[in-house]
Amino acid sequence: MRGNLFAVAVDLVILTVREGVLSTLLVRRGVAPFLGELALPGGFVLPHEDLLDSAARELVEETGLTITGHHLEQLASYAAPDRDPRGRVLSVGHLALVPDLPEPQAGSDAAASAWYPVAEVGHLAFDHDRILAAGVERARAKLEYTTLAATFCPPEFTVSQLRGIYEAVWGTELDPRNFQRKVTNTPGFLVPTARKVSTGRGRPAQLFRRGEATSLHPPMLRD
Amino acid sequence: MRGNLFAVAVDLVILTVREGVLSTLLVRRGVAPFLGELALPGGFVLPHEDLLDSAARELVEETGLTITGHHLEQLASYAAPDRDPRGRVLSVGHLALVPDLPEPQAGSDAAASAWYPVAEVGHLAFDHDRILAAGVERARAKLEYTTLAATFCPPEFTVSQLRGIYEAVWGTELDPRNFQRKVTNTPGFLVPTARKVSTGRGRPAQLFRRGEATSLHPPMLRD
DNA sequence: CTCTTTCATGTCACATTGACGAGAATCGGC
DNA sequence: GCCGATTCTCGTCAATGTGACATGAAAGAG
Repeated sequence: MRGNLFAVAVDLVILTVREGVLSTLLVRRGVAPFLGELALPGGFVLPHEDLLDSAARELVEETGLTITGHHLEQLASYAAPDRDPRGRVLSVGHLALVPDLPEPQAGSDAAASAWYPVAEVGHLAFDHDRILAAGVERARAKLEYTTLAATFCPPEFTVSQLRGIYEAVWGTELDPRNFQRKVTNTPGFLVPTARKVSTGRGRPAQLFRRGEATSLHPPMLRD
Repeated sequence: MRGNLFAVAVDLVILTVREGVLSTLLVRRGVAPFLGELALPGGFVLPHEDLLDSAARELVEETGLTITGHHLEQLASYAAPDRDPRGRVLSVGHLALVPDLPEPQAGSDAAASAWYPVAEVGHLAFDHDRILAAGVERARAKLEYTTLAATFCPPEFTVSQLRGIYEAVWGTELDPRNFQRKVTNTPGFLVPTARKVSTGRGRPAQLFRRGEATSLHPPMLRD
């Protein structure tokens, strides 16, 4: 067919919000190129795998999370001729949005993986900086016109928690009252849980679950 | 490195608006798989090429257009194990937006290429239907919040022509007066040409050039 | 019991939008 | 040369969404 063949890898930008800080899962490389540097979790696509399947498999291996209920989408592909010293490797970046995990993780596949605040991430192996930047920008954009912020939340959550997601991802502050009006007036975004309340320090908040709506019309603007 | 290698191709969704109809450039295949069927223009990535360079080269070969001033972006990658009977081929879809070309083309690379109204396109070779659908959807979305509609237009154009682009891409009708107010009130979208006017059948229209603005705030909604 | 904190609801000015009216400038036909 | 059709351009008005801000409701801390 053609002589110039590529190895194909999937790399994952896995985003979550931990204690109000947008964070991503990174692994410290234990093998040949860029040894010891931080990189996105990822791996080569197996012979009979499709891209999204491969990304889902990597996600499970790194976090133990299955895709059910979570969000995983393709970002973009990177194939600069010199991006990998071993030869021609095309990497398909993916974006995963997950809720704050109970524990980072223990004896999983890549034990060297941990969460890092996105704002503090410096240089990464390969061209993973660019992929991470693309993932963060995509997430920021998608919060504007979709209901995806809820995928960062546990199954039941308050409006404050949801607002915290927006503030962490966007790096801005939002007016609690206007935010509440916006999300509660958007049909299908939030379904109130059976009168349950939770508590922190002030008045208890109503708990919600995700609604069926996926898009936000009109969008939530961040200016 | 790994045994499972891929051939990597770029495929192009080239969109334009011809006589008020959103159209795409397709080629009739003259070789082995899917011989005789319609397909997106594209080809394999050369040994030292990056993806966007490869797509730009294909665009030149198919249309004679250089990228200067036009729009070319990556869409997504497709790598289902059985998408190509010859073996594992990963295709990186790209989207190009071009103005209505003076002539389809003549003795260029793929002489079998021609413009087809998007609405009338049936089944395509490989999984090119999906790529085309993704390209059209991306173009529709981008008209909402960017000034990219102008890339469909010649260097100088009227507000009516621009509105025709929106109507063709979205398949809707827009109020001429509200549309005019919207685009002329958006700073940096349109720069009025030195008082020139054009003509069709009614009152002559002001000619504009593209401004420097790339995003639309607030966006143009299509409902 | 009062203060503080956070949730929840409401008000008001302002900008944008959608629907529409009407004048300005051209052309084709009589 | 006049008339009507056509299209560009500007303007009006009500409805809607947003930003800024006040205020009440429901908890815990001292």
